[in-house]
Amino acid sequence: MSNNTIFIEKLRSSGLRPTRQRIEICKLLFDRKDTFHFTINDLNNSLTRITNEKISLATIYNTIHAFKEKGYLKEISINSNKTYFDTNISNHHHFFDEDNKELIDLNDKDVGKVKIKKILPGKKIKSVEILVKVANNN
Amino acid sequence: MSNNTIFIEKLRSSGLRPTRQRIEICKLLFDRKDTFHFTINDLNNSLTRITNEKISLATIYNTIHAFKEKGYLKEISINSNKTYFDTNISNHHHFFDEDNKELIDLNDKDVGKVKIKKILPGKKIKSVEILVKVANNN
DNA sequence: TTCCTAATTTATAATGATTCTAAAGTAGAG
DNA sequence: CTCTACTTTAGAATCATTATAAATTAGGAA
Repeated sequence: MSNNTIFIEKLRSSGLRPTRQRIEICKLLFDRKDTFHFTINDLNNSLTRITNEKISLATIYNTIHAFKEKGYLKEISINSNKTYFDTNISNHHHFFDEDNKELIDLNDKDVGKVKIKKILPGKKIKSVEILVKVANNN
Repeated sequence: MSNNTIFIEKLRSSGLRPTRQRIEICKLLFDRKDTFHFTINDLNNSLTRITNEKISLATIYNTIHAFKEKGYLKEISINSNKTYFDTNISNHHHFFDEDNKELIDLNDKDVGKVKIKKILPGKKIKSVEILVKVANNN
């Protein structure tokens, strides 16, 4: 379990105790080649499918919020009743497929450089997110 | 009330019966010089403040959804527990001020032209929305 | 190791926006 | 004026998320 060690370190270094639950969630989120998008519900389902021991929904919410706080996850701006998260924390944008409610990455070279020319006095830009909604042709 | 006549026509021509409630909402939303952003809660508050006769929350939801369906309103993509609407239906983008949870328009000339270079086979682009999150400097 | 304390997990309740329901009211064509 | 389909409405239901408060656990100190 050398991977666990990495996650334990990651958690410790962010001031989070490496609990069984958090390590389990780390493995599910970060121990893979490609990044992906998920909702809390998705994550809960995956967790119950993969691990034998149940992790409480409240813990999942707590952990995901902590990870977001620490910058290990990004929350995607979409108006849905559910919140979408992304394990890809690099600067990028999204397609949102309205037919199957799925997010698809749009990396920087897929989108021309965006230049915001307006400024709001006293306000600092925290993020620039582009959401391209798509649906079937018909 | 020549304005009412305009709204009655607008409603009729979209297959919506011009009820007292819908006209009241039309006046509040569209009888003004500048467009604006609102949540259902905002609208409900304004309505109770302005009109004497109470309009049910369910009616407000129904009406706003109908107006959105007809293209008289836009729903803004933001991940908040509340849904934000915009009476400005032209193509434009937004700042979202995280301090006071307020939307501010970014018109086309405030944002360099966005070019989406990636295509998804069989999918058509429905909208391109840019959300620039801002907050106080500190 | 054993204790101790603060951090964490957990089940469950609470919240809050939105949607549903089904009964009462209304617009408007004939 | 009547009739019917469309609307409104209050209140219940839903569903994601957050709060609560008791039980558990991590990990440093003794």
